[in-house]
Amino acid sequence: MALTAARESRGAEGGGGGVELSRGGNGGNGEERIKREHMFDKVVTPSDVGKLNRLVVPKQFAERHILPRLLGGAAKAACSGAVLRFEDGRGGGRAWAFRFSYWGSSQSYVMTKGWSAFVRDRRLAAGDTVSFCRAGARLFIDCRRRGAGIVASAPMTRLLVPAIVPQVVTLMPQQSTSSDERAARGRCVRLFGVDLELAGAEPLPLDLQLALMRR
Amino acid sequence: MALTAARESRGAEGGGGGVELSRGGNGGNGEERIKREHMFDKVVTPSDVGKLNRLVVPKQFAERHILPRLLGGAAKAACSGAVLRFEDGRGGGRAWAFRFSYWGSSQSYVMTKGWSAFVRDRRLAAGDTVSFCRAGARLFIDCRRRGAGIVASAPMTRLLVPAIVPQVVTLMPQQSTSSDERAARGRCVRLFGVDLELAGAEPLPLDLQLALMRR
DNA sequence: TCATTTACCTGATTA
DNA sequence: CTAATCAGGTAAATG
Repeated sequence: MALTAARESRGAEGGGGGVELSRGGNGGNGEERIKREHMFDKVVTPSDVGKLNRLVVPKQFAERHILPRLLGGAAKAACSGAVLRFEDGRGGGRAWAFRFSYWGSSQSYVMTKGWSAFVRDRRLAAGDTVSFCRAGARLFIDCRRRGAGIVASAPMTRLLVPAIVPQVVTLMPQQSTSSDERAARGRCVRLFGVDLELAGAEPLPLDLQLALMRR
Repeated sequence: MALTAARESRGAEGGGGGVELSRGGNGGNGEERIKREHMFDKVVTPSDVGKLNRLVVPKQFAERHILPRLLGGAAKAACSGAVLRFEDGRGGGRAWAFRFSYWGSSQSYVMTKGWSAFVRDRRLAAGDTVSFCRAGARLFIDCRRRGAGIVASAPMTRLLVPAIVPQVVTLMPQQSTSSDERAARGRCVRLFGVDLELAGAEPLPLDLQLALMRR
């Protein structure tokens, strides 16, 4: 429980639709509370977290949630080069700025500059989900690990220790967690950003481990 | 002497600080003599001679030698787009125009438009040195093949001593050949702007050559 | 359409 | 360690 409480500031991770801000102690008036509305999620691809330094934003999401916020819904061209600022959904005051562009050659919307910093900082891996939401004029970004998993004899040279705990903590009973939650959770550990079930536990084949490790 | 005279037009190549133009026989009046001052050299990288069609001008060189000539040393931004005209250092009246720009995103100065023509014409290859000098208001460009060798343990990857030797080359016997191929000529080679006497002249070991080539 | 030019961006390396 | 630099890229604009 203590743990759960301590994790609260991250509680909004994965931002479900409508988590309230300022979820401090005061259950008081709802007036100055601003709802954090979910905009969209994307399960990131290997390219999204690879060396291309860009996140392809599904067109539907971009046109529905981002374009309207830019220049009053101006043309695609006008939106190229916009810089969007997203606060870290875990709180803490950190924020991320991403350049949002439209690549005409591929008719796709992308987050470019700034994206790779987020990927690194959050240890985002293919299969994880990145989640965007909004509270009034403020934008938020968060991510959650892909739930899945297998085992791990964890020979991880690059073990990203911090990543492990949050997930385990997530398994803790907690209130108000977002609904779009991760898959089955049971005993699991995380390896390279991938959650692994420990159930019947067989060692992960080395080649798979390596494949998972490659950024 | 005739040879020396023949070299005159190129004599200033690599321009030491203050090689005189029109250094005929007359020790006469120094009035119309204009010194050709060396500005800077750069050992070109594969990118500089590749398909990127641009020469990255080391910031130090740009700010010291080029910016002051533009707009009275105006701001970086103001210098973007300037076109600089460089006469061919070998003489012959040919000249090259390069667009000189500042790329704010990478904080680097570049020669763009016109540069690739020079690369092609002079068959510039990675490891060669391009040399810029000036005589009054006139700018000159020249290049020299990546030379082979040294004996010295040359720890100085950034040694800029063009002032020393250019004269040496000037002294070398040669007819007015097209010149740019004077790799090791006589017992003197030039390495990165520094001419080195090759007394017992042996080829530089390849690994040392490579090590030296890396900027 | 395709080749060239411009203007971006970033990671590795260095000071 | 941090910050600056620049070699090597990319996408977009241009013609």
